[in-house]
Amino acid sequence: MYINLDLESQKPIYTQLKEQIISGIARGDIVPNERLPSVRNLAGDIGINLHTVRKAYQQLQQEGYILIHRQKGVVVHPNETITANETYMSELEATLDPLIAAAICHGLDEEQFKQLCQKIYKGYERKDGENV
Amino acid sequence: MYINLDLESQKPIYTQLKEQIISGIARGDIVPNERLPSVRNLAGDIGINLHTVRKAYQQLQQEGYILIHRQKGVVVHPNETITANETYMSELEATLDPLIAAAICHGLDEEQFKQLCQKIYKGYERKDGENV
Amino acid sequence: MYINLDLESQKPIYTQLKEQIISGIARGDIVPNERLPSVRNLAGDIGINLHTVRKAYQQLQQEGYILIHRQKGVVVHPNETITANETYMSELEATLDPLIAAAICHGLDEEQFKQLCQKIYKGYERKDGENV
Amino acid sequence: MYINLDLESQKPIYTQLKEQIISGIARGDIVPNERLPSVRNLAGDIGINLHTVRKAYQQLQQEGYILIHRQKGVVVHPNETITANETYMSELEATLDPLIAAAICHGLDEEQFKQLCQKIYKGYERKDGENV
DNA sequence: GTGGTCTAGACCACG
DNA sequence: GTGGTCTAGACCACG
Repeated sequence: MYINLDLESQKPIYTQLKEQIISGIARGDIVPNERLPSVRNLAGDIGINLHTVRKAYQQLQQEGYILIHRQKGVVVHPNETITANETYMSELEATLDPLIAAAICHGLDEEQFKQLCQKIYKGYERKDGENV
Repeated sequence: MYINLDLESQKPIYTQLKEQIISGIARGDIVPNERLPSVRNLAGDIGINLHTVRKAYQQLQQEGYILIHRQKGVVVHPNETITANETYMSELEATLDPLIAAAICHGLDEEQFKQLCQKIYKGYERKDGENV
Repeated sequence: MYINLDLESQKPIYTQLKEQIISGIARGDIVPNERLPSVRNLAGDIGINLHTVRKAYQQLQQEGYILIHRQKGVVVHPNETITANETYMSELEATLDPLIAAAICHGLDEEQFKQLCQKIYKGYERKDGENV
Repeated sequence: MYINLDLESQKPIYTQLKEQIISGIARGDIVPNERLPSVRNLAGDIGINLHTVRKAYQQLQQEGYILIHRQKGVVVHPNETITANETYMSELEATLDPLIAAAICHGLDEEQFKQLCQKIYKGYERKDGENV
């Protein structure tokens, strides 16, 4: 699991960090109950501020991706998947909507958009033969 | 064309404004060459500062959605669609990728995700029978 | 002599108009003592405001390109060339300087820059065999 | 690196600021990865509003001269030169064209114009013996 | 401390 | 009237 940050991106570092951890989970690179480095270690390894890592971890916990134990440290949530409740679904829809509006203005029809989604899903197929 | 802003959202106002105008174009509510209200009028109507409107307009112009005509004022770009060049496509992919990673962690498979896209695309179908 | 305006350009219309007339003179399309259309006619022909044409003409006169007679109307200045006095030369240098600084930052060396100048000069060669 | 603004010029302050920073980069006074002052500091030092500095910085960023690093702040772009793509070249040509047309009307031939360019290029030669 | 967003209000160039 | 520039000052997110 390599973390790759763009310190010149508009996207905040803690967001990049969150996204890469979520990617790692989606891809199966890191699995339920697997331990993640401590805030201090991760910050040291990738050369960023403690606050930044802490913020990423806290949000990941709130969103159900990880657990933070006082003793066991930081681990990937034991559940295979997070429940996609209504809140999540409507947030996803609200995020996707403006993307699709822009895509339409760029002449992308539904099929083309779905093909792009398919391409991205393919990139997340489990290499370890493990299916969700 | 109604503009609906959430002043308490962490999403910047100018971004919300941009997204709603792009939605309007995608939906066909506002059409190529149609004139948009002046910065002052729009700012007055929706009760925000004119500089916020200016920022939205300027970014829309840079991204090719509108143009500022010396005689007609602010108008929707005359081209039916903006060319989806490589830059746009890779940006879209980069934006979609973390959304899909999160969706996978929430147990949404490719079909379910595509259905959501389909639903959103449906919402953008032209009511006026005009096809792109 | 065709006037070609871009009403969506950032460049003011009167500036575009001035530049095209100067181009016409440089290229020999319009010659010393030749009459130009009246403010009213030109504005009508190209569909722009009277003020705009008037401003362009007035500046062209101040800079020595044309003469505006009450009776004879607007004519290209009878002198074959305008004297390149020190004021003009230092203004030209001041205009060229930031262009060259940017060119250097883009990796264009002196030779490449001069070649571009040469290309543009070629475009202004007199087709009528008339040399200055 | 001294900034020298003419507050009475019709050239916008942010443009003057941009040009002087680009000059500084071209001349080698400020080098790749070097840090520029923060918007607040620079605004304070040269006695203008911080928003004016921000505008200059933002445009410099969009044009590839600088980048805004989340840890280091505002820095000169690490690449020695910006790629001179087709867009840049045709913009440069479009800017140079009317200058050359006017020069022709002032009796400046190609050689004289090139000599002026040469003089300006000489002014940008690296004093530090560093070659690009 | 740093840049980003937003407001408020002035003045100017353009058409 | 329209957009563009500039100032002034507040507040916030990020690190």
